[in-house]
Amino acid sequence: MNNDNAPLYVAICESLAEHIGKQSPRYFPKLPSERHLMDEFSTTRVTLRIALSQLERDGLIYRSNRRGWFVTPPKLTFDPTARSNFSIMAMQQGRRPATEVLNQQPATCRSQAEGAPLGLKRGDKLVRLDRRRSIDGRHVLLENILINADMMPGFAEHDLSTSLTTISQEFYGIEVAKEEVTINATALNRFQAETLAVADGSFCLFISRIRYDQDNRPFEYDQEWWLHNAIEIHTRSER
Amino acid sequence: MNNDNAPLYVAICESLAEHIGKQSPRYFPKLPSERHLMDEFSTTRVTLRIALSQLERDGLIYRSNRRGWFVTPPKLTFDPTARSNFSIMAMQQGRRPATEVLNQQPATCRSQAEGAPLGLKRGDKLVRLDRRRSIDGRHVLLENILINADMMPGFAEHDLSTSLTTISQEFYGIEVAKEEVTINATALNRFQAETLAVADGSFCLFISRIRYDQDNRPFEYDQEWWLHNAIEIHTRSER
DNA sequence: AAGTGGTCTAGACCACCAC
DNA sequence: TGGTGGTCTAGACCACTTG
Repeated sequence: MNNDNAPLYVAICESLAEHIGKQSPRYFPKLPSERHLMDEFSTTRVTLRIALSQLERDGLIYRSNRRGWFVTPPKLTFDPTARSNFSIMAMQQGRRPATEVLNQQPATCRSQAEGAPLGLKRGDKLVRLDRRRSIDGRHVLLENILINADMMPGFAEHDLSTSLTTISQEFYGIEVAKEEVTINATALNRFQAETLAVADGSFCLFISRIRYDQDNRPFEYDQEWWLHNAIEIHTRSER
Repeated sequence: MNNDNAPLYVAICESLAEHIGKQSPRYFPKLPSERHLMDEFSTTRVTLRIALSQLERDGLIYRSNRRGWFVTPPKLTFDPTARSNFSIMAMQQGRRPATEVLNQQPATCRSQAEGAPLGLKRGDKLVRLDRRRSIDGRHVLLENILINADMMPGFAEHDLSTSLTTISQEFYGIEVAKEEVTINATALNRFQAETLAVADGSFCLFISRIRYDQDNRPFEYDQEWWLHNAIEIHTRSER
C-alpha cells in the first residue's frame, strides 16, 4: 500500500488525502481533532502536525485559527488582467462573495516610500482603504489600497465596499488604461493572519497592482494578500 | 525589544531576520547548524525548527536537502507574457542561468488526460522533455514539457537545452500567437523536491502554459515548478 | 569519523472556543 | 467547563554530508 521507506508523516498524508478525495465535492468538513487523529495513526502530536502542515502546503486542508482543520473548498479562478472584479468573478463561478471595509480614511501621504507607487510626495492627499473579502463565508483576501485623492476628490464618500473601478469610471471618468501587476509567494504576518482568522505565517499569494488612467497617470495602488489555497490565477495573452 | 507576549519562535525569527538583513546583499551564507542555533537561543530543536520554517515561508532562508539552511538570494523577475525566455531574463538581471535536460524522449500519448492540453488522443506522437534550470548554481525550477510531434517532426533531435520557442520558429516556422497561463501556489512532491535538492513539500509556484500557433493550434504544453523564493512574476497589460 | 539535518517519541502548560 | 489548538521541553535514532 504505502512506500515502506517513506517517513510516517508521508503515510499519514496519503491516508488522509485519500480519505478527503472520497468526500463529496460540495462538502468541506472539519477534520477530527489532532488528538483523535494522533491516536488513529498511533503517533504523537508533533508528527501528526508535520503531516497536517504538509497537506496544508499542498492546499488540501486549511486551518481556521484555534478552531481546527478543514477540507479546502475549490479555488477561485482569477484573471488579474480581465475587465472584471472580485464579486463578479466569484458569482460567475457559483460562489458567494462578500466585502468588508476594515478601514477607510482620507489622509495625506506619510513618506516618500508610501507615495512612490502613485508618484506622490509626502503630504499629498490620498485615500487609504483596507478591505477583507470572503468566499462562501470564508475570509480569503486582505486588501490595502491607496488612491490618489487629488485625481478623485471626495472618493472616500462613496460606498467603498463595491467596485472601485466602477466608482472611478462613473463619477470621475477615469478608465484603467494600463496596469502593472506583480505576484509573489510569501507568508502572512501576525496581524494579517489574525484578520483572516488563520495561523500566523500562513502561505499566501501577494498581488500588487498599479492602475494608470488614459493619460498614463497612476491613480490606484492595490496590495492583495490571498490565501494560497483560495486562488488560481489564469490569464491569456495574444500577440 | 521583542513583544513579550509573542511566542518564542517569533522572537527567534525576528532576531535571525535582523541579523540576515545586516548582511551584504551579495553574500548568501549558510546559517549555523540547528544545534548551534538551538543553544544560542536556549531552546530545543523542535522550537528552533518552527522558527526556521517560518523564515523559510517568508522567503528569507531556504534549505538545501540535508546540507543546511542558507540565506535566500534575490528573486528572479519573470514575465510569463514577455517575448523573452529564462536564460535571457536571468542574464539581463545579472544572474548566471543554466539548463539541464533530465529526460528527452520521442513517445506516444499515454492517455486521453495526458494529451488533453494539446488536443491529442491516445497514441498520437509527442515529445516529452524534462528540464532543470538553475540560477547562480542553485536549482530553482523544474519543467515538464509536452510537444506535439506531428507539428514539428524531428523536434527531439535538436539541442533541447536551449530556447524551445527559438527552435519552433527557426526550424518549423511556428510562432507563439496565443498563450494560456495558469499560476497556482502549491508544494513539491517527493520526487520533485529530490530533483531540486530541497526538502519534501517545499512551497512552490506552479505555472502551466499552453502555447498556440498562428492557426490557433496548441503545440506546446509546459508545466513549471518554481521554488517560491526564486521568482517574482511581473506583468503589464494595456487596454 | 564526526557532525548534520530528518524524523520521531512522550510528555507538558496555556489560552481560547464551543457547548 | 472541557476539549481544542498553539506552543514548548528533553530527549532519541538514522541517513547522509562533509572533512
